[in-house]
Amino acid sequence: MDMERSQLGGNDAREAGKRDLILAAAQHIFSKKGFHQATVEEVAEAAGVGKGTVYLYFPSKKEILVALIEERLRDLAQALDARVRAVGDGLGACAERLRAVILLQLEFFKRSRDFLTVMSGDIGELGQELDERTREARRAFLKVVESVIREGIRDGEFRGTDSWLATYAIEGMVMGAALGWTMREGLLLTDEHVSQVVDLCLHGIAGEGGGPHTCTSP
Amino acid sequence: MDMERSQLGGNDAREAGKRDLILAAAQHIFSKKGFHQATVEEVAEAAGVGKGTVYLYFPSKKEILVALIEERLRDLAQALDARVRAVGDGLGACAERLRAVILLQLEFFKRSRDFLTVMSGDIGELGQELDERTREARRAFLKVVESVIREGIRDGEFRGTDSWLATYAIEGMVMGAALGWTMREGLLLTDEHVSQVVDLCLHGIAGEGGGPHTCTSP
Amino acid sequence: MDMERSQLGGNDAREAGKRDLILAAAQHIFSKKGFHQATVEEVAEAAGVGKGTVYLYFPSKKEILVALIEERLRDLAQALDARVRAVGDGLGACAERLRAVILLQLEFFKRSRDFLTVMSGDIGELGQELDERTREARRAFLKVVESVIREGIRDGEFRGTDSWLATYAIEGMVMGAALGWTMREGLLLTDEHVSQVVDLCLHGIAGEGGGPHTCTSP
Amino acid sequence: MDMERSQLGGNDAREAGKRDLILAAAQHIFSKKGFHQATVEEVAEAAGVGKGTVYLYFPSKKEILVALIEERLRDLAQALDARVRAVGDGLGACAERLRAVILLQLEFFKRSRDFLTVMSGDIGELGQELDERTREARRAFLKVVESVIREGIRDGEFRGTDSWLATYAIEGMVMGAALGWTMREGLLLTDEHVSQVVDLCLHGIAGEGGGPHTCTSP
DNA sequence: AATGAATGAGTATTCATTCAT
DNA sequence: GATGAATGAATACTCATTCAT
Repeated sequence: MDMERSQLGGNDAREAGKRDLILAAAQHIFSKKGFHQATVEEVAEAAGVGKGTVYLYFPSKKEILVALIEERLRDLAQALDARVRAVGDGLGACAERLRAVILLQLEFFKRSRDFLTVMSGDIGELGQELDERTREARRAFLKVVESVIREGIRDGEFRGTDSWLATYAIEGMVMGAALGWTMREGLLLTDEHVSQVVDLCLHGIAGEGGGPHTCTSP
Repeated sequence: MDMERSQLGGNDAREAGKRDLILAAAQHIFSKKGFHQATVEEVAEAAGVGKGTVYLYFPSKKEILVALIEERLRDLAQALDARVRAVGDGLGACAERLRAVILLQLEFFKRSRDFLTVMSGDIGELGQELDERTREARRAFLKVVESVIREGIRDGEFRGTDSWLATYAIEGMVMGAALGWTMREGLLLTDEHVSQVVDLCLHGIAGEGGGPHTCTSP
Repeated sequence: MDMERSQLGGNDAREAGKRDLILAAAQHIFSKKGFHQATVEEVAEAAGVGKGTVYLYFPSKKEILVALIEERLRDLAQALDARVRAVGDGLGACAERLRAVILLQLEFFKRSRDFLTVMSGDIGELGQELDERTREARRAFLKVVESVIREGIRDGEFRGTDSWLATYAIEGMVMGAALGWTMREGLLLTDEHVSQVVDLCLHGIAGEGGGPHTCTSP
Repeated sequence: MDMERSQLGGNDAREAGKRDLILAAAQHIFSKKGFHQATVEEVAEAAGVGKGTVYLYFPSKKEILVALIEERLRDLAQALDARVRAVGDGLGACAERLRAVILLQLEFFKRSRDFLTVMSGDIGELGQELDERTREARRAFLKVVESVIREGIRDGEFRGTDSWLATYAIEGMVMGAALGWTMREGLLLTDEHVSQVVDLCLHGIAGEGGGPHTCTSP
């Protein structure tokens, strides 16, 4: 028993990140069938491990989802943070940073459509307590975006809105665009579409001089 | 609203729309505990009816959710459509219509925060086929928004983007703002916040003369 | 309400034996779907009455089955008894009586295949107490057959076996032939087959002079 | 029989045929309470396993019954076939074979009264499709009996009747005798009774020279 | 009497979790 | 560590029965 795998040699996918294998499998399965429809056995099978092994790495099915969200969002937040810091401090830096934030997210969701699906669909199914933990993870992630916006407002580059409200709105826009487009086209946005989202975010839908309320300068 | 039945003046909740009672109860329970955590018995109890009665009106638990989403979205779409049509055809009509669309939705979600929660959380838990039906309902709803945007683009009032992409983005923005704010503050947006969302939508986050790409007029 | 029926005039199927209508409907439905698969509502519908009406005539679903079996078997026993008595007392009278018993039963089951099915399939599904009552009905019915056999033995016409054992065996033979043939052919026995069953019953399968134990008379 | 597992000498009931344990428990419970009154939990408890374990071996409660009938009838048919083949080919061989068939069946039902009860009562409660599968099993079983009768007819040992009709009749007689006697006495037939059934089957109820239609030889 | 809307007891089935190997 | 056979808690759904009309 255990022949099939051990013949592959020692340090294959076994020691090196069985936990990650399980997370990746869970992300895939959860996105396809939804958290509750997915069974631990399916996840285990997709990860190439036994059902019991899952419980060596995660105390419960819910914790798989929580860990999945926490880790992915943490990674994304770090990547975002790094990208934001890479932008200089000159004129228009804030817009540039926001552009980077949007771009990176769309790229991330493009690569990881499954995670987008999990995020948008399965969080609500966690109980109150566990949801609290993902909420915290999401808050940490949003903090990166919010700080970009807050600084933009402070520097006068961005409109003087409530920074958290703007953060929610912009994040919603990004997720909505990614999700809607995914649902519709089956594949994620092209560069052209990414640019349009960035533009929408920065300048709104109203044409440059068009809207009755915009740029009514002499 | 609720004309058909309430005019009967039924002695209690019996004659007057048991089906609606169940839907309302389901909306509440689903939003509190999530679709899967909620039991049919809880829903029945919250509706003040017996468990079996639920099955007189809905063939399955899933169908309650589907009906809930379909009906609420249909109502919202109709209200949106009416409001949009109420706006005249003059200059800036499209922006005005979009403003109405956003405003009405935020008001709707303000009144019906539970439905917002259900929408954002539970849909993913439906199986493929049933999800298809809510997808159709959502598409029908989005069509109203999209037509406003498409006409705005045609009339030159709105930027020449992909109208569906813009629709997804703007809807995401509205939902994101409503959801984020709800999560954060426990209560929905003030009029001031609503205005900010409308502005964000129409003109973006970049300040009027601020962004490097905006209003570079003399 | 109640228009559809009352327009037919007063003494249609309503007063005259709604109870019998229900029994007949139950017999049909029970035979098609089995006692447990059949719902009271189906029976009511097939009887052309409301569900509640069934409970005006029978205290429970089980009692419908019990009544069905009791009444049908009582009728059959009476018919059997009458036919048996109609046979004279001369030589071979007992064989003649047995022939009549078998013949009548096969004719009865031919007319009422549904009842045969109910008898053979649904009795086992009654609980202990109710089954007791049908057992009594069946015993009363078998008593008629047994008395024919007992008298035949007493008169020397029949072999000196245990009369009840013979009764069970012969009844089993009759039911087996009827049931087997029904299952196989979809229709009940022809006159030729009836004769064969009677012969089998009276003289066995062994040929007249054939079997090693039979008619070894000089 | 039962070689595959019993050679393992498992410490307890675990290794050695949990599936068989469940089948045996089901046979007992089904016969006592009827298929529908019996709960899966009762069966599991009687088998000494957990409720979920039952579903590791059978996909549904109905399949337990189907498997039970199929396997028992298959075993019985095989035993019958072996016994029949053990009879030589001389004069009266067919009668001898039929005697063996009847004898073996009565012995089988004597040992396994529960199965007799299940057979006679619960089959009708299966739905159409599943019943079809037991019907096939029963047909296979009856085929053994029918071939004995058909050969007897061909060899002139048996009366020239329809062989299937005779099969149904004789099987009905055997089952009727077994069932009737069981119901009445609580225990199955004595050797004396078995002989009587065999005689009844071979030579009928009419006395050797007695019946008006029999052996009217000079 | 006749009805059928309302009810809730009863159960087959699933699946997260455990633990002996 | 790794496994998967065994488990039983949890629940959607059915349907016999009741009762207000």
